Amino acid sequence: MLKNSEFIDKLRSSGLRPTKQRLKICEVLFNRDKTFHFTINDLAKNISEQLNEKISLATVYNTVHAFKNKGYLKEISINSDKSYFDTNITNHHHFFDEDSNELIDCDEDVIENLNIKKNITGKKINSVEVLIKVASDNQNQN
Amino acid sequence: MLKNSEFIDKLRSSGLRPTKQRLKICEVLFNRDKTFHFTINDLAKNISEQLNEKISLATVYNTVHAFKNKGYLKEISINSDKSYFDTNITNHHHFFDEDSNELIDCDEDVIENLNIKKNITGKKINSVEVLIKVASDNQNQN
DNA sequence: ATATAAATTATAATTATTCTAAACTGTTGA
DNA sequence: TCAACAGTTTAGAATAATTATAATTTATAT
Repeated sequence: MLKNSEFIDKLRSSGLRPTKQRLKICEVLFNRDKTFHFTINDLAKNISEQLNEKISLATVYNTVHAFKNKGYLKEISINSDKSYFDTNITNHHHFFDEDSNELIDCDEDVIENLNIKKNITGKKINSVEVLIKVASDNQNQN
Repeated sequence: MLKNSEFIDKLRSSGLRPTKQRLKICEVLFNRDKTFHFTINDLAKNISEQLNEKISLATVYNTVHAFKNKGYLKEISINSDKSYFDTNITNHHHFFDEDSNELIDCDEDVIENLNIKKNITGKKINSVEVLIKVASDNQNQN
């Protein structure tokens, strides 16, 4: 459980003003035991459940993007109509449950020896993401 | 270079009527030497360049989804405002060039021994996709 | 040929996201 | 302390991809 002053320091140190909206969003995102996988909509709902004044949707978008750019959030590649974010910024991979549209972290021992042996000339690798799509065993796939 | 009659057979055999729109789309998608990575917009533009009568955008969407459901196309996971599709339906992975928003197939020898050792209980694995995001070496990442 | 189901179409509707411009707030330094 | 300025928030409009609708057209089986 992080203190408010810790969030203030963190934001200031990365050049973001610690506004009350951002502090609230920090609290919702980072005061958790487990990784939080969310869409903007999940986050907005989560905030409004915990708060009587509302935070504008535009601010939620702005803040999530600011946090992503500062490296406090990761965006996860899923071909979907929405973007997914992850509070776990360590190098790790995901299952995506197509039944529930839910992301699940892969434990380290799920993927063995992932090793990229070549790269495109003149480019640097920014990220390597593995996405394992799963669905209920008895589901009709048509 | 596949013949029209081959596309007709293929469509019929999967329960899709071989309409002239679908045949034209088959031609654009599958009469190629190399894998085609595309967005709906890419495809629509490609069609309209080759055709004097137009195919409705709704039909392009319908057809791409039908082909995907029949397994003639793969959808690639990228967090982007658009969906990307691939005519290469074999098991393979991708680079995504963030400078140009372009997908590039990974050769088989790029990723070594990708091995999924565990799965979510009660689910079956539908796909495993690796996406390697790259960008120009000297690019500012903020 | 004709009936029927499937497909196409233009257009409207929906949804996620970004933009805009005005109001507000945090911070700096006189 | 407080004025000024840049950074932030905000509601709502704008944009863009995609899906839905409902009428028309087409493929095919009889």
